[in-house]
Amino acid sequence: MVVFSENIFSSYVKNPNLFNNKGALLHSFVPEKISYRDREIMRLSSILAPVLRGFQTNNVFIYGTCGTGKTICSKFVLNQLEEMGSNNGRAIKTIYINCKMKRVADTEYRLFAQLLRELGVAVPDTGLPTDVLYRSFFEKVDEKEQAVVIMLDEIDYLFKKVGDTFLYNLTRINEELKKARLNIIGITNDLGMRDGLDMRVKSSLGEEELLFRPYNAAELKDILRKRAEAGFMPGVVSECVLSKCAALAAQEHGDARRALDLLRVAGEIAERRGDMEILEEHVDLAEQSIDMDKVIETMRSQPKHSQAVLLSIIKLSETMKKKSSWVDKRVLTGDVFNVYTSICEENCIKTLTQRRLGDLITELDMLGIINARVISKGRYGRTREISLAINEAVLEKTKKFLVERFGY
DNA sequence: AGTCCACAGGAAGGGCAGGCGA
DNA sequence: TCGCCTGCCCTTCCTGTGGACT
Repeated sequence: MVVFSENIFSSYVKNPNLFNNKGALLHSFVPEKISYRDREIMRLSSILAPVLRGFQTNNVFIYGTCGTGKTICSKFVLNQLEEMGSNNGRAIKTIYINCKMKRVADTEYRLFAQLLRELGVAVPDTGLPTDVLYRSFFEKVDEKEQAVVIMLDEIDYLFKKVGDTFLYNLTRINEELKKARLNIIGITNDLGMRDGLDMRVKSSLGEEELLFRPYNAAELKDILRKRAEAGFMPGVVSECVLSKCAALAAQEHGDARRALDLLRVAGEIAERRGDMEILEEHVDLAEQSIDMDKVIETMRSQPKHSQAVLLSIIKLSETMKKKSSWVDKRVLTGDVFNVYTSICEENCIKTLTQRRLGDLITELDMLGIINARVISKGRYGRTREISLAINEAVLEKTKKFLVERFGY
């Protein structure tokens, strides 16, 4: 039996506390002032302002790469709108839904169920016809004079999965409402999504468009400095640490989320080590740790078949690396299916069909864990060429998790 | 130019879990 | 409780595809 000489939490209590307000370093935190996005905020607020006078406003489509402030600016504007509405006696309800949340809003049924839950209506996970949810949502929204603003984040994910009927239905609800008004803000990283929309949806939802450009390194550094002042104790973060986080995030198309994650995780690592301030080496360690956690957490939540497919791809990639240079080293769907089948057999798991495996490969591709590209090998058929989209360190940890899971 | 391969991916339907109303 | 309905996950069946080969 292990005997502890002192309380197991004593080192945690003894270590210096570097954080002042950790919440200020999270993505979900909405600061009082958002830098370098004045133009976008003014534009969005001017589009939504007529809501305060009880008028219908245009729907908005917001584009921009990851971490360019789309979500935070939209939330900021909606908070202000709601606040002004309550000061002026206008009923304004804002709803934020992330369409990428698996089993929350990744089908039309789940989206309407989630919208109803946000309005305080209990909805079962399954069993009801979608048009019943659709009708309940319509009735709930229209039961009083109010403006409902729905913000659909990562809308491209739902669009790719189920098409644009949910958008069509939402815009149709809007046309039929008598007392209430409904506004939709669609947020997406996919600049090409608009082209795939039905003409009616396009004209209705894309009435207004806003593009968020990426932050540059100097802007990222300034944003980080402000968050660090709120989030850390004085003297914990140096200028060179801020520069390093900003530079690393700027390399990833000006992703402010990435910069914030780097700084927060570096702080956690420094605190755990008992250091008094954050050093550049903490940022390096944070960089590895973030990628690792993201991929492993994602895979942990995936069904076992998806996990087995990824393990097959990892095993095949390793085998291909060892092959001599003149041999075809590409990982193809058929090979993945063969390895996947043997993993399933060894683990007494019923194998899925190759058709279904194709869908799982598509899902892993959408999650950014692999890259899958349809290629033609001429006389030798059409297939998908698959490669891993994660770095060596993350790959090792992910492999370890999957090998422990399947013992393969 | 026509054939062929190895899938991609759409459509339809089955099984299952869960809700609803009689 | 039971029959019927639904969404979801999966299989089966099918057509389409694009470039190497003949």
